[in-house]
Amino acid sequence: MTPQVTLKTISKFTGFSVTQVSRALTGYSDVSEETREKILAAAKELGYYPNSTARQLQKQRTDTVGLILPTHGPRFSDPYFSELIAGIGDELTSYGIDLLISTQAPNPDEISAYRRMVEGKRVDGLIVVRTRNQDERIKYLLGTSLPFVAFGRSDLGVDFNYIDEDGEAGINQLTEYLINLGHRKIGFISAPLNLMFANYRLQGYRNALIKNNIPLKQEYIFEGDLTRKGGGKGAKWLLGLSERPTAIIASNDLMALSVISYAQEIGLSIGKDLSVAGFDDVPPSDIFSLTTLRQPIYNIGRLLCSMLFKLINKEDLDEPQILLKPDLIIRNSTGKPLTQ
Amino acid sequence: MTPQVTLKTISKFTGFSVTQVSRALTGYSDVSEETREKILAAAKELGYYPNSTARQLQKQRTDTVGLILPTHGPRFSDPYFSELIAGIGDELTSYGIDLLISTQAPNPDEISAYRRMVEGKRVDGLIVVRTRNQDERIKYLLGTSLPFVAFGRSDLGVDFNYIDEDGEAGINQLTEYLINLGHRKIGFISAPLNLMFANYRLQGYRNALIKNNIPLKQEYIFEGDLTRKGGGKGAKWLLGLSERPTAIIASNDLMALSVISYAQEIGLSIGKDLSVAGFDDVPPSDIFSLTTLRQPIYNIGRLLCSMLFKLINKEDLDEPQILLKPDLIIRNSTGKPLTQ
DNA sequence: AATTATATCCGAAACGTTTCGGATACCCTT
DNA sequence: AAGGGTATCCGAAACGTTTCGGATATAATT
Repeated sequence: MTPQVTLKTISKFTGFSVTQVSRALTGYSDVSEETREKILAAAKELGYYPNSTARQLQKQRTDTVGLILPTHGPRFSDPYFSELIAGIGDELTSYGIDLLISTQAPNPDEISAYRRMVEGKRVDGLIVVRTRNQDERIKYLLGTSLPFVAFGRSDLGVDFNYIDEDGEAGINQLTEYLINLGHRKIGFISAPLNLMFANYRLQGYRNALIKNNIPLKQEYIFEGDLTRKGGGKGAKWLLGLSERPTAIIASNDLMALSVISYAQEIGLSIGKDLSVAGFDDVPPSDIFSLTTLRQPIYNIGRLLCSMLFKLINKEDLDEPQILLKPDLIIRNSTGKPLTQ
Repeated sequence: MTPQVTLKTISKFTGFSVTQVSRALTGYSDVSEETREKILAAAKELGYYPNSTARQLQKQRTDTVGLILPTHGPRFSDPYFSELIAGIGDELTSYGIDLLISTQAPNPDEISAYRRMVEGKRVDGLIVVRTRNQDERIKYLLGTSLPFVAFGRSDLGVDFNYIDEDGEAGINQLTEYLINLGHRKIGFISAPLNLMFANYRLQGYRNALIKNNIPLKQEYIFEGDLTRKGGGKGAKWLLGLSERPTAIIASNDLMALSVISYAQEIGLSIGKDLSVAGFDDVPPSDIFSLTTLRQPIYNIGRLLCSMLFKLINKEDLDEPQILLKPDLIIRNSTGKPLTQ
């Protein structure tokens, strides 16, 4: 390690006190133009860089925001997170704030990962993603005074700051669209129901059926796991029923793509024999011509950060809770059912 | 903010000195069983959590590793990075180390993002991804004493620690496979040639052709940008040539998928009229039955961290440079060319 | 009984920064 | 010439932790 150049180094070099050096470098008032220049020159010559740890300790502020990614083993390749991180990162960069990421499976240890960040004072704020029913993380954070924002709502009966997409309205619209095409037998592959968004989406499906007087069939609802494999299982189940659905809605694109894959395997023509729709509009979905609901994940990332930044600076939010309506993108994977 | 519980708080509470409290909590020898228990109990009761900033300052170690993602605006949804981050995160978590992420477009400001992390002493080590020709970041890091590992080689004529996939061997094998199927007119959609891996992959393509006495045609090589759009442009170019290729290799799956999409649009049957292959084997590629080269990105992430962790602890690496051979996954997007 | 070893403790300095509360010197009033 | 204002500076404390070098008391040794 090259010995670190500190304020003291510059102080000795220029003859001014550490105080004066600090002030000159941070642009404080109490320093004459002449000495400021001398000090700036010395700093440049010596290659001074402020030690951020020391600064953090003194200012009691880390200029860092935390994000704990809920991963489940090796396969966590939801393109979703790439885009979210890009959005978050870009926005934070514009504020000069860094992002501290930790991965953690949603198990009993999870909260201690949060505690480490929060109570160890590693971050000024936190972003919570993929909210769950009775979300422990949010309960915990509400008990601390650390600013946080969530991507997703929860059912705690307490107010907190979040952004969410209106999955219920989205799926509702999608389901109605399918019904209007003439579908009556519509299967639904859900996300794990402990995730909040899974419930909203399922609710949107239910409401649309009820409103159109189509009886709900429990066997038409399959709880998947958002992965490719889960989608495959759901497809197998639904397409193996004696009263096979003419349309399948999946809670995310990844699963929808699996449905397409499996359906093709067993010789069904997509958009004719079977309509398939998803949720997310991840990059490859357009190639499949998948009908889906688009949510602007990159922008949600940015928005989350701008909210959090305000909270950290104790500013008021004009919109403490934001609900975004996803866009229905109609492509060729859905069509009228064959007359039977 | 609830007032922070510090060592001093516990010190006052128990009557022992701050020194003793610190030692008791970090499991030092110089403290009797009795007082250790008292102190531990007090710490628990008061809800003590060590302030990591203060600890970092004292220990001159941050237990943090940095990663600067080269993003280019909103569309950066390479699933590639999700998986890499998951691998990195999971491995680091097992060491109790955090990941500090910053996004930064590859522009002249890029180096200052690195300087901030390095010279501000924010991290103990750094991971460099997507290495480039004459990579400025690596040049810079070599001049500092900070441990780092790279995902990818560079052409600096200097040794540094990296992991890379052997793109040359991979593409070589793929090209030979196409040649053996009978293809003679093979187009290549490259990645931007300032990226190191783009050159290796291109070289693999060239070598295979030369070895098999197939003349290189400059017009068969198109420099894409790894995005969906770039792939589409490449497809348009190659399939618009008077001597249209019978096979197209793309430098990544995203572009390959675009080729498939465009080819289908103009009525070509994939795997028959046109063979298409990619690189990466990202999640949706199997659905397209895309022939591709698979690299274990998640594991590369883990491996990078285990190397870096050793470097940080000043251990020797048994393998300072690792070259992984990608697996050729043959699917239905490639086949014999039609007899002409 | 004097000496040495051991166990347990603590004060103070250090990490590098910011900032509060003065101090000094100078100039301008009156 | 005495007073007050202003510009410029600095010492010292603080942020919360770790750790070096001793201090004290007790036990073991001769």
